[in-house]
Amino acid sequence: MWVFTASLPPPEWVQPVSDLSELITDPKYLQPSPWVHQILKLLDNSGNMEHNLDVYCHKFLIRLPPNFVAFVLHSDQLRGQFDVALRFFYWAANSLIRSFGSLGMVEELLWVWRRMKENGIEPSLYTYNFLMNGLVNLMFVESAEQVFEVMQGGKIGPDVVTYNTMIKGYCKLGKTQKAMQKFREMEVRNVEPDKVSYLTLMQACYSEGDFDSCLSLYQEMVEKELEIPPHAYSLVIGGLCKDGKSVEGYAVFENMMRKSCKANVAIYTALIDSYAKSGNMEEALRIFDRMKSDGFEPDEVTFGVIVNGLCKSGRLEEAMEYFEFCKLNNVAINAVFYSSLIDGLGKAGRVDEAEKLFEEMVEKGCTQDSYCYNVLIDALTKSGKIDEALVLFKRMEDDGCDQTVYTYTILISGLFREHRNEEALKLWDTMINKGITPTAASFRVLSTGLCLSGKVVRACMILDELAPMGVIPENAFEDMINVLCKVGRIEQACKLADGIVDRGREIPGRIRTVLINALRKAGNADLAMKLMHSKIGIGYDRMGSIKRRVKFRSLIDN
DNA sequence: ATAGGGTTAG
Repeated sequence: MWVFTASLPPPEWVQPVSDLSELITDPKYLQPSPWVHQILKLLDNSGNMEHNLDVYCHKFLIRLPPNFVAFVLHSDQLRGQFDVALRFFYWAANSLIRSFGSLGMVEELLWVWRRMKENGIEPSLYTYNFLMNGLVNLMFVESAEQVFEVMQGGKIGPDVVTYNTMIKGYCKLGKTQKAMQKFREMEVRNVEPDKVSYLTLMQACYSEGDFDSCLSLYQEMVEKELEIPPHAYSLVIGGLCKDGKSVEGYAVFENMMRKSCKANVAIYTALIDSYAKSGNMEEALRIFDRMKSDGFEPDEVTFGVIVNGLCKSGRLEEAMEYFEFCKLNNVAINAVFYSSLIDGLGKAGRVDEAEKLFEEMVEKGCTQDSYCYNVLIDALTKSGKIDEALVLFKRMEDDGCDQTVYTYTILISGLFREHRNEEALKLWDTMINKGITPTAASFRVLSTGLCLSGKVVRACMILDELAPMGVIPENAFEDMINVLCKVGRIEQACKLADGIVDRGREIPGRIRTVLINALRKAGNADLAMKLMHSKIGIGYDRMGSIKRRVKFRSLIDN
């Protein structure tokens, strides 16, 4: 008797619930329902109380809110009946641990766990699993790992749910590799993975952009004839679509329909977008129609995809029509519509209209985000209005809109085009000083500008500064050699090639190939031929035994 | 138990 009195739940668990009817009608505790009465009734029926509670709760999928448990323990019905209260607490402990786990209330969770231990309540498989789930939800994955090990060493071994919870934990930490290991360990331990195991892993792979693994997990599910939940299809189709494999995505979609699995708006939208991006706008529109005839209502994302697709394929008038349709039909208009349309107009040279749309956003109370600024700035720089673009750049800052690496890239490119090289360089420095990480694209723009103004060395120096920042632009040298060859600065291209090889930055053979291809592409077939049939770049000079490569420079040394 | 679809630079 004293045991229970001593470990009564802390009073703060009991929110001011003055009478039972309030508890019953509180939406937090389900709809006004007979289950609370029923449970209280079961408490009187002390003979088979636990069993009856189990059956009742299981049958109606009832999860006891902690407040309710506390309430019952403090209730008049149990006053003086400590044995019943204690038995009820034993029985409810699992439920409590589960609730506190998913609510992220670690103190309370451990309180219950300790009371169980103190009172000699043996944890069941469910208790362990709920505890694991609580710990994982609270991101205490290492603690969950320890519980897992205790289980493996004890008489209650981990089951599918335990494994799934552990896998979920690793996935939450981004340790997909470890999650995969745990998953494979299941087979060894003769625990059959279920659809939750697969789905958890697929979700993690999808989020990492590893669509291939996502797909092979799906295929494994098919082979094992597991039931495939709709979300698995979403992930597989979404992944294929993002990979540009619209046809494959569509095939999986048809598979899904054949199995009469219910599709959803997101899947249709992903397919429409994928077809639009692969340049097949007609097919995209066909799926759009099919979606509607299948009884799905396109939303602002679907319309956004359609508008963007039409803009990208130069069908601006149709895009504007859809845009107007959305405005008239209460489809939420957002900045994505505007950025697509402004970009479309800008690329078509209709800058005035683009500017008008940009201003319209203010009227409509739509925030001008960095995408919208960027596309308009791009449109302005490309139509010779770089100073207007710079004004917008300033306005962005005043508006508190993030200037991104895209913004800088667009402007740097524009300034170089106008031969305002110093300003371009200054902008690059500003970007670095603001802590914005450059990308391969941004360096490409910078190095092209510098190479064309004869500052190849400067470009190489800046490239060297990028490595410590963890930025390694792909094909940086290749791009620069290409640019130089294209404008006929063969001598500088060769000097650059020698510099790269001398400093051991690249394998001589690769640079040789790059230079040959660059010369060919630039229409200088003769020099390309000459380089190909010589030992320049890889061979040794006429002294033979002296290990010195023949300089690329000698190519033009006639 | 939960998430899954769209916009910008070279």
